[in-house]
Amino acid sequence: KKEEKAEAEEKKEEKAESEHKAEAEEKKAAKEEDKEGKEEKAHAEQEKKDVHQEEKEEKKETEEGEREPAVRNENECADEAEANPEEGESAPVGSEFAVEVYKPETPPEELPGASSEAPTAAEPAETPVRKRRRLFGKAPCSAFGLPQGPPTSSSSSSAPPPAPERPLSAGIPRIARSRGHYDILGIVRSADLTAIRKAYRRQALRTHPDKGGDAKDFHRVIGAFEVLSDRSKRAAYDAQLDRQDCRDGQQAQEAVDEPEVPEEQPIAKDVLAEARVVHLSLLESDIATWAEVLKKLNSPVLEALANLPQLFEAGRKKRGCREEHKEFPREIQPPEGLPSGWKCMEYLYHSGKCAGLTYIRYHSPWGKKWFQSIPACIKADADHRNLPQALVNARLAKARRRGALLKKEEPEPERNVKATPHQKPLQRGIYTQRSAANVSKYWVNVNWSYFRVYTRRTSSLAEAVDWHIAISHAKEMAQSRMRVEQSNGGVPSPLTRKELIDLVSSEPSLILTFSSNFSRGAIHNIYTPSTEDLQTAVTIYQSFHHLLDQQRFTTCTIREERQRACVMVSDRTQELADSQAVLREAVHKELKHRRAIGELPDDPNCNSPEKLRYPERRTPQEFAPLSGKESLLGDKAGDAVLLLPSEAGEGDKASAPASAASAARGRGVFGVASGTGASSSSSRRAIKDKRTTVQVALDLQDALGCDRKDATVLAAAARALPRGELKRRLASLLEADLSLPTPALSGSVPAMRRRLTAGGSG
DNA sequence: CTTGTAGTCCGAGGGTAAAC
DNA sequence: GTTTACCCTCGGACTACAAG
Repeated sequence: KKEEKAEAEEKKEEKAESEHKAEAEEKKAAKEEDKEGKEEKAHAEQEKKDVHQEEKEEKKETEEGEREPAVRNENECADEAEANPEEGESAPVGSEFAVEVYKPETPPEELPGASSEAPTAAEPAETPVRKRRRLFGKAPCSAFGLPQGPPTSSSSSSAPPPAPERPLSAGIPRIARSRGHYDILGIVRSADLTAIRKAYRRQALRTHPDKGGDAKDFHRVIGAFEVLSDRSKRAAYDAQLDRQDCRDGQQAQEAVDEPEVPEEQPIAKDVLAEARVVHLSLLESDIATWAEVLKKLNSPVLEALANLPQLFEAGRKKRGCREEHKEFPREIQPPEGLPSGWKCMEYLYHSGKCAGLTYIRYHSPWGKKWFQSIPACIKADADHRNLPQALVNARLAKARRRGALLKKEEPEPERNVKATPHQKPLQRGIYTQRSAANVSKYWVNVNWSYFRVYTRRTSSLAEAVDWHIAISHAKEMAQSRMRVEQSNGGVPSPLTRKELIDLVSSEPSLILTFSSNFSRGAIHNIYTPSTEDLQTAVTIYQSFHHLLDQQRFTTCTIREERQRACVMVSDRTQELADSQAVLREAVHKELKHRRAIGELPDDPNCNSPEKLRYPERRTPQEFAPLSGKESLLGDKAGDAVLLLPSEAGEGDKASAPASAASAARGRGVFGVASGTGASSSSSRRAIKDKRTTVQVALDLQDALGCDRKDATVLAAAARALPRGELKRRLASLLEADLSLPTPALSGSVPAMRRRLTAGGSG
């Protein structure tokens, strides 16, 4: 709406401009502002009204829920059940949540039967602690969301869905509240797992709020999938349906009528899957065997393996703008708000520490001068054309809306404001985070047996749904295995390597982070550091289990255990980073060899990452050709402290391994720093200092070709010098005979001189 | 005891505009 | 033409706590 409004404004502005009638413009602008103000006011009022309405409804619902046993008698309930067994949108507000229930843990024996009486009448009064959940739609009612009352022909799937209470923007009909899981997914009772997954994918994409659906419907779809995709839960649910002679799942519906949501299968998904599996396997195996394994790989897989770093880097910000292969200065698309006729030029820094980066200048049509900011351009443009102040103000306001000025004057109200249930719907399985620019990012979080698995963020909902399907499957597999293993004693692994490989094979774009969250006795929220390495996560999980099972744990012992875990994560991250670098070298070597013997075309991007990923995930410029300096594991492996010399690339410079940094950060009850009494900020500083020193050392090492230890010493000494002094000494080194502190360094002086005089990285 | 999830904190990256 | 300070967004890792 805002965009439309902005466009409309722009059109009006242009019109006004072409007329060159200052007075008329002034009036119009004033009118526009007035109108805009009115619209905003009306909009705000509408929102307020909506919120009030929802609050009212929920309050009413809650009150009714609380006083139900007292107020409603059995006849009323029976009447209601008979009159409106479907309980769709037209159902009374008070009954709205009474049927949207998901309670798979309840054993079937305890479920209420297929009585025509609404079970709410027998429910105990809701306690205050239960109120919150109830607002979200969990009510103490029959399990599995079965329809209340006897199934009638009207409750069958053949009946058209009830008319929505409020028309949805996308015109998507809402799912009837009381339909069973099969009907919600639109599948028949005999549907196999593949059909269930397909249906879940379709319905999830259809009902997600971001696709114009309703949050509650989406929630129901997730609930239905969770039950039907789990064999034991599904069996219990089917038994329940049989006992109640329910028609849920007797007819497939809607799916036939609706166009299938196109599968967003990446072209080379299988190739990527194989590459991920090989990657996982190689890292676990002996380095000496890598060359042999790589030789046996198909070329596409090998190339995918070489491109994996970009998958790991996905979503992570990189210092971009390096456009070495393009011509500068060049004209680029002018940003919104720049007056018409102005040019937006991009220039390249040729020297200095920003060399290679670009900057923007705006050029006026009369070609006198460039400007750096859009407001400056607007003002200059207005001066030049003698435009009325009102128009200038309108344009400035528009510029402010898109730029930082907005934040200075009108701080974003949405940030750091507690989201109430009214503002934010309950999330489940797939989580959404909307940025200030209204861009949604999705991620998946699944827990079982204290174990927690979560994904990176993705901008593709379809991808998130696929991830959710895959992780849910892995969860089910793991849980069944754990049940068997538990009976044998010991602490079973929450996820095995094989299960992880299966998971990654099915969804190769998955990058998972593992952590655990325990609670024992009076001590709650014992959390472990998170890691991307499964083996580390499992080891930590088991060590915590072991400690907690001893029953002799104290806050202190838990803290110590966590500290050990943090160190373990940090060490393992380093170890992996080293292995990754070696692997990357080996892969590149093999690729080079194949290109040399003509097995592969010379184009290094013939299997570009775009083909390996969801189309909308990333912009093409994010896929820069793989340079020799990129880290394979993203920032978790990218800490300069942890890098091999060849990894001291641009992208790695500032990124500490998140887990190690977090481990060092260690806030909270069981955090490392708070536990040991060490200041987390000082430890952070220490890490940062060390990193900077080592980074400088690596740069020096790269420039001089000297030993790392010497370079580190030199870097630390150099950093201690004032800037002016450093410059002076460097100049004198260049001019005079160089006498450097160690033989290793002095041996490399010619190289250093060459590089420095050539304006290189030295 | 187990799971779900809202909220906080932090650092990296990037845009903007003033200063050099 | 280049550097720098400042500010904001975003992703990620917790952290706390409520519900089941």
